[in-house]
Amino acid sequence: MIEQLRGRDHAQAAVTVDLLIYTVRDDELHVLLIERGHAPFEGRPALPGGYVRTGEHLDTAALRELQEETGIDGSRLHLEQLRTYGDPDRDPRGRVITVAYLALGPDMPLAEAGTDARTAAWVPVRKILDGHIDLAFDHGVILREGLERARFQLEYTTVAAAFCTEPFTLAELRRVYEAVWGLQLDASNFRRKVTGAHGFLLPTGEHRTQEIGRPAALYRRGPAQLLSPPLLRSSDAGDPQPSLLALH
Amino acid sequence: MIEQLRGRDHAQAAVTVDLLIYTVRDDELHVLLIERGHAPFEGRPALPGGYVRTGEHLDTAALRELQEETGIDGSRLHLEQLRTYGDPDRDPRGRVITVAYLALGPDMPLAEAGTDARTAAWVPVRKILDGHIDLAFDHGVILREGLERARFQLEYTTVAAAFCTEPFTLAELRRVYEAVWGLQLDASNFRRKVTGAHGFLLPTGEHRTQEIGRPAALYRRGPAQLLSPPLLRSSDAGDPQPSLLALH
DNA sequence: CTTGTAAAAAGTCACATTGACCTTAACGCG
DNA sequence: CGCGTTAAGGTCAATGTGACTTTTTACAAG
Repeated sequence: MIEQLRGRDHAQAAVTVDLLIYTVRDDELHVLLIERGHAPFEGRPALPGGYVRTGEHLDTAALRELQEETGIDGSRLHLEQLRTYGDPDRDPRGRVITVAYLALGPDMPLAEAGTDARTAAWVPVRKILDGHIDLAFDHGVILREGLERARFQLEYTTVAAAFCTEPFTLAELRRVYEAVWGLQLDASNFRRKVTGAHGFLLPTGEHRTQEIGRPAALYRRGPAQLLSPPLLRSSDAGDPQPSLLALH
Repeated sequence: MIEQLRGRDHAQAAVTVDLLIYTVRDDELHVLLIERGHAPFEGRPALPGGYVRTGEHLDTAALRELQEETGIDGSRLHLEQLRTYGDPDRDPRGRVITVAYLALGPDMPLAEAGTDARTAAWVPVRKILDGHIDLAFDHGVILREGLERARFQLEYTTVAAAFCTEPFTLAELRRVYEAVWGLQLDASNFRRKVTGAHGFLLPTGEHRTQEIGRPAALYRRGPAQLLSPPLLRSSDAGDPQPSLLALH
């Protein structure tokens, strides 16, 4: 069988999955990074990930690595395939093709050091974009492309709610948009749009009282996956012409 | 090196690229299919594609297979990665991971039978969706997911112009939208939107006279890749809630 | 009990965009 | 020239949007 496959000049490659896990902490977008325990790039920060096993589905491998490397239960996350990176020189050990996954989830505590999980930590995305942190392999590229994707998804889909722990308030949801897009939104107009989008939010009828101020109504995720009408960033601040990779 | 990679239970997989090539012919969306020349699925229609070579970039492999299997020069096409399919059972020969590419291009004649190209033919997408044609492997799934993607892209990006041969008229561009979306558009409102979208179209100043009627102005593709504002399908006819895979 | 403060929620309004429809323009043809 | 045909431009009511203001509802201090 293998003989049949490698008759010509067919690349046999190791296949890995890498996980780009975004969350919002303290009103700022964070990404989960691990510190590599061995060569290549030993000691360098990197995205969690690992080899796909024989007979294992790609999605299954992503969920398994998520559990093994970070201790996070993937069932609470929004998980989707981002893109596959196959540059023949991307891994010094040989031909390694990686399928990158984008995961969006609420802020969650990480397993303490000393457990099975390696040293995993939430890192502000801004620090990486500023160039203060240099990721292993081509993970910096993956991070940027995933960020573009996430920003687009917030406009046209309901994934923003995946960043929130249910039940959540409109203010919490709005802070997700503000953190991912990196801009301020008008609370009143935001409310009008998201509550008007069919199937986005389900009111629970309950309220949550904070320290001060009027109690906020609580919501759960609705059945819709696409936002209609979309919640467009006004006049697309930031990059005037973001990369197409985000939409694909 | 290889030893290092397969120390544990690491899948070593063959890597292929598959090409989903869409075009608009006679106001109808078509896809390019080949007939498989050997097992498995011998004689069955399939997407063109083939093995990635040692040391070859994925994108390069896609362009090479395009040339080898269909005789088409990829420089005229819009080419982007769609998704990677890695079900361990998707190929009876063993573990084969395929990176699917979505290509959009103008209608072009195919190389005649007898040349290097295998029997490649444009097939109306409708025939496949209706179940009259059954594709090899999981290519039917790839085709559907790519169609969803293309439909979305037309709303938010300028790729529709990739279906047209420059220079083109607004009527030609509108028929692209109508063919891909499968609905009729108001010519007047369509004109207002696409000509108003910044950087979408560049007027050449020239006109083309058809058999009858007023001559139509000719355009070329503008520099923009994203449509702002987007050209939304009104009330999203068809699927009330299309798959998220299209956007990713 | 009243008042202040903070946040949520609701309202206002000028303006832009949209969909549906109508009118005018520019050809070739008989 | 008038007609058929297609392109291009215009009209208008309805809807959506951004910027802004006002009202509601909690807690706490006096």
